[in-house]
Amino acid sequence: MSTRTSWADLAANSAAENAATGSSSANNGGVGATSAPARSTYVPPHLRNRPPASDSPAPANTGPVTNDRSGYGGGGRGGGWGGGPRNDYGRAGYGGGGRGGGWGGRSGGWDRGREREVNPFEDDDDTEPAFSEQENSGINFEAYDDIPVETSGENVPPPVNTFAEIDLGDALNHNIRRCKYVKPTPVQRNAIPISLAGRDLMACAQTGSGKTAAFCFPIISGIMTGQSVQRPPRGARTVYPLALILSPTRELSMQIHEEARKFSYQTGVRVVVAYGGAPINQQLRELERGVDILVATPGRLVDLLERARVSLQMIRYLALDEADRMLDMGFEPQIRKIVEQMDMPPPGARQTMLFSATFPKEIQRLASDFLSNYIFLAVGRVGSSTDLIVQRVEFVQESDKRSHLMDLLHAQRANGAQGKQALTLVFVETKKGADALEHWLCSNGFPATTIHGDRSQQERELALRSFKSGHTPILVATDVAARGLDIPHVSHVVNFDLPNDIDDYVHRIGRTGRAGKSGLATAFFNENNASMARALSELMQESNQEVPSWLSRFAARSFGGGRNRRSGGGRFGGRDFRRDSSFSRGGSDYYSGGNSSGGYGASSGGGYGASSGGGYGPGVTSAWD
DNA sequence: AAAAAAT
Repeated sequence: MSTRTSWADLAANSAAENAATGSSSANNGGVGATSAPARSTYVPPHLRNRPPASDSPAPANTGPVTNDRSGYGGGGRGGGWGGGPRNDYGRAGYGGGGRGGGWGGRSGGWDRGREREVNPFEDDDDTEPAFSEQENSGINFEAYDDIPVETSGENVPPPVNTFAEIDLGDALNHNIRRCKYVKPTPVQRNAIPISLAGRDLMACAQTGSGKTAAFCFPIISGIMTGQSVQRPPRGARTVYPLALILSPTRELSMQIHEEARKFSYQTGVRVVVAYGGAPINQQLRELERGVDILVATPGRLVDLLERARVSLQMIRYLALDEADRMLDMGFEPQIRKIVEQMDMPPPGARQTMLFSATFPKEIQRLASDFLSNYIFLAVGRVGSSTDLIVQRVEFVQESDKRSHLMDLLHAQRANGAQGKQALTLVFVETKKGADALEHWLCSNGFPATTIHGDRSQQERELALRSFKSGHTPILVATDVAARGLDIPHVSHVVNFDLPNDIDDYVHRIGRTGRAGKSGLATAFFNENNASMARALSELMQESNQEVPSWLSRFAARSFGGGRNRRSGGGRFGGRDFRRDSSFSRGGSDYYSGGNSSGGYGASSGGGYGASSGGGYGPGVTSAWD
């Protein structure tokens, strides 16, 4: 074991030790069925730091522990997290000095604990050995300076410009540094203060905007600082997560889980993921070991709820990611069941964050039903249709697509791999088509793999790993991979088959040009895609791309199409519909409009606040143009 | 029309 790991072990073991000796007074429901002391027992964070009843709070804080290295918070100093700085919560702190108990010198139990918290940051090195650490951070912060942001709602907390301005606590701050996040992204700047203030949030933002951190940080921090809750023992095997994160696809759930684990490393907050296609027993075991934050796809969660293995009774935080996608996929009944018909606390009694790339009627309804006096936040499209991605459209007949793709791949190969693997993501329309193209590519000397819904979960995960590692630098995918997946180093997205929805196109090309690197998106267009011509050429114009004249002619000929022209126009996924007539009757300043802050404006001449009240009707140019 | 998601 490396010394690095030993820190984790130390923390985990002492936590387990604490559990065995310290928390007998509170039989929290999340604990496994047996109370045999030999079994490592999960202790929720709020109990974990309580000194053992019979022991003094472990003055043995003498080890080589220093706050800056451990990331484990305030140690025995008694300061740290206490209720002080976070008075907006008015909650009991995180036990301040109690943490010392965790480090206590009762070494007797150290070899007993099995709850070793695997260092999630070491995973990175294993799975992506080919790439330097620098590039693992995933987000380029400089690229976000000029991204427009709009907020509305009552008393919008002002955005922050640095993580330091937000008191997320030592442990979380340390993890932020480990992730090499130096500066919050626009969605983080705005969403984190909103959530920390306890407000519900409706956010229009794309993945790649730093959304995951935006909802994870407040959740983790909130769980750590929250008052202790006693999870009722409803059934020995029922667990009571405090936060629920729903996402549409299994891979996205896995990804959120991985990120959340990084953010919560050594905070004592436990994150568990549950999704279909994988053996449920292993997930059940993970759940039994305790769960604070549950990341899940709807189907598997409903299953778990029906088996009464999970109760939502203690949910304090609910986050729905890619909500529009979930509705597209027909998840609305399941989502409503989960949120409205099980035992989840109602809006207002929980804090809810709804993320969606677009804000159509169905999502607005969801927002009205799930959220309570929410704040609306719209962030301009990120990492897609910006100048970072060069979009090309080529006229290619169906029958020529394969050879054309071959030409592209050859050219790409000839241009030199620039030392690194150039990953190419090829989107096709159908699962069959994906298999066929993969096979064809492989037999023509291009190592490819494929990901789609007809493949087993194991195959999907293998394909993704193989692609990410550069082992098979070409991935043929259906729309399962279009949204949300953060695959670093994709330098080229090929829309072998164009989607029928411009939003899908935006999502697809957003798989490249990430982390501020330039990306190339090539689309094969022919008569079959005529309905997309208009939306496509508009989108390309919006993002300063050269629109081929033949495409403009197609656009001029076709009506509407590429359905889903942005409800709010411009570069946002939508606008706060409450500003529309019936809602804003109470006076224009009811929803205080604009983004209430001066703070954010500094970077952009006129100031971001300029939009105040106006909103973005269709055809209205944004204040930042 | 296709894709995804529980078994």
